[in-house]
Amino acid sequence: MTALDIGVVRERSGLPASTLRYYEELGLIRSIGRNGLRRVYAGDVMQRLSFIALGRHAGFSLEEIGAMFAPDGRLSIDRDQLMEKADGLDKRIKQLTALRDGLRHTAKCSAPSHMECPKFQRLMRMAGKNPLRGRDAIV
Amino acid sequence: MTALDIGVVRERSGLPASTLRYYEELGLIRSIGRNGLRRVYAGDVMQRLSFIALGRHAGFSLEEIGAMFAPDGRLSIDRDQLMEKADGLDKRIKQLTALRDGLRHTAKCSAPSHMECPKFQRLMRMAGKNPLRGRDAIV
DNA sequence: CCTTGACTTGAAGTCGACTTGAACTTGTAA
DNA sequence: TTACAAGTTCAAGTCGACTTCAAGTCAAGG
Repeated sequence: MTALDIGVVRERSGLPASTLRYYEELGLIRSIGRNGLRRVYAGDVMQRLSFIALGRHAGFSLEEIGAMFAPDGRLSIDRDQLMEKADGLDKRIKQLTALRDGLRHTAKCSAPSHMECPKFQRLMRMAGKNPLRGRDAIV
Repeated sequence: MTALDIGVVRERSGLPASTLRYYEELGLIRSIGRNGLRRVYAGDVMQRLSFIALGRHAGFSLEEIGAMFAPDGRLSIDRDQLMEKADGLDKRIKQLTALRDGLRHTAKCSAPSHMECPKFQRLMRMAGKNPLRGRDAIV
């Protein structure tokens, strides 16, 4: 668990320094000192960044992710929260699967225009019933 | 295909008038006249709105969706584009499935802390390898 | 005839996750 | 020892999809 210069973290994680600073500002990672001006991060930073990436993939906001770290730096995710998220993903997976199959069908469908394909119409009707609002989580 | 007052469209679609005006401004729907001040939309507007909702669910931006309407108002989606999107969805579905299973396992896992669960670690490693950038399409 | 509520306009604001800009500092290589 | 790449700060900007605001208009009901 040796300390890591920000340059090293940038390189290993692929994230720009600006993002690392931003995450630090939000309290998602913490720097343990400086090397001259440069931030030096604690050795667990790579693990934390992976965790953040994972959280983002699962559809959590940075704020939510931040709340999963206990003050001592360990994880404190409640298992119910995970199950809830998993159930949410499950729903979304089903939606996406229907969508994927619908699109595939539509692409091959012999109807002269997509609008005339009954399956496509069904898809549209489904979508119309729950419009996505704003930048709404797509997951 | 009778004309529809914006109030009726708002009601049937569940979208606020502001959204309808916004969509019109972007050229996604067109009003065919006025009733006093009020916009009156062409009869196909509900279908168009459904299509827009479908496109959004599939992860297209409003701009991309706009490009799918030919100038005459008919759809002109190229079937390859649909297949491409379907393939994209497929990938995303696989990711989400792995994620869902991982979360479910983690929730039930007997490891004292999530970080100690090997499956969880594997998930993190996967996520770490392709961080989500910005407001990146989650789909 | 008058009120009212749902529309109208154009401009500005919001939200999340960053990025960019301007001005400055520093460890390291030449 | 001097140049330089890569950091630093703080404030402001960006992007997409809308929403909100202030001020005005109008069709329909009482």
